[in-house]
Amino acid sequence: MRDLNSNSAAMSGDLLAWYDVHARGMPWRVGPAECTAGNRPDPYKVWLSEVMLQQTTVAAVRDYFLRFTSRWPTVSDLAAAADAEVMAEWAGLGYYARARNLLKCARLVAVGFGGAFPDNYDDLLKLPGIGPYTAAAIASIAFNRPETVLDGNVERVMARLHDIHEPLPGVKPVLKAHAAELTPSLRPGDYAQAVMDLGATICTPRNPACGICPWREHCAAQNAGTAAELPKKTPKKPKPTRSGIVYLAKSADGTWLLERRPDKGLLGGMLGWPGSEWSDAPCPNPPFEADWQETEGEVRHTFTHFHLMLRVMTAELPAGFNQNAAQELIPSRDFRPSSLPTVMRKAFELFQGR
DNA sequence: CAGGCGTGGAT
DNA sequence: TATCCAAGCCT
Repeated sequence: MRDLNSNSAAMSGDLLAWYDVHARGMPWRVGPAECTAGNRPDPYKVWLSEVMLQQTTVAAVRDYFLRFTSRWPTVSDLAAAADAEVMAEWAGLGYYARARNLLKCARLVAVGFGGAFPDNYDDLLKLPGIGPYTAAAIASIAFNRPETVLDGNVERVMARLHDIHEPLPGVKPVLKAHAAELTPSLRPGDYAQAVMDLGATICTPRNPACGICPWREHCAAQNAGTAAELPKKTPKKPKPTRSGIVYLAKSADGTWLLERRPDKGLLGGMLGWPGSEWSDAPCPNPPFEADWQETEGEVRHTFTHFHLMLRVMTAELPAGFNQNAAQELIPSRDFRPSSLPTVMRKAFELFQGR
């Protein structure tokens, strides 16, 4: 194995050559050939895709990205959209704070910066929903600045390249330093995408394809036979199971009762069914007195930090029901289950299929 | 700074 | 079925 420090320029060159051939095509990407020809990607699309991709797979993001850019082609279009429309379009993608911050950020950029995103790491980092990773990704990919992206892919690649056995997240600064050492001043945007593509397609969490890796001759873990067990991570706490109840009510003339959830907390800002708290001790508290019927079966859903068992109660919504400020009465023809977060959509589907 | 915050696919 | 994990951010 060669000395990594004196070899970083050659290594990034090897990776870029690999990327020129193997770059994955994505709707928000400008391929390496066009990029070299001077065509930069649209910062709006880079930003939007990067926010959607936070902790989310490429496969899940693709359709959402196409719908968003079709409906709101520029950051100013998005900034002018109603909150409820954007939340509904985001429904199902998860981590709904991203959508709220997306709108905040779009309005800041549209109103404060005349529709132009900041073109450097420090200013991008100040915007809501943009952290160290996303700021580096936008600065490098959209503006060709030599910033270093450090996502889960890059962490894994660096941990293996240097055979680092200390666990994440503690060892993150070390990995960041190694990643920075390899970042080239030429084509940093392509390099950022290349190193993530490497992690996503070759240097994968399980069964890494070391035999065809452009960095195999430089990889300490490949040399030591430890690649597949890296990176180490501190063990996670087990998820508790909580339970709750949702109340689905439709009036005789076909109007559903839904409720806008507060911005803070789980599923914040999203529409959902009225219901109990989700805790270890469920205490049913229906939105009105009625002969509530329990739907057979239950919804099982897993969030980031707990499992949920959800009972689904139904009743007819009385005529002239007086809703509170958070509640909305939605006629059947306007009701789209796809505009609900997945757990709420599951409750509706259990009721539909009863 | 450790925990809150979604979802679906792979194993 | 249970667990892991995917282009993290915010508090």
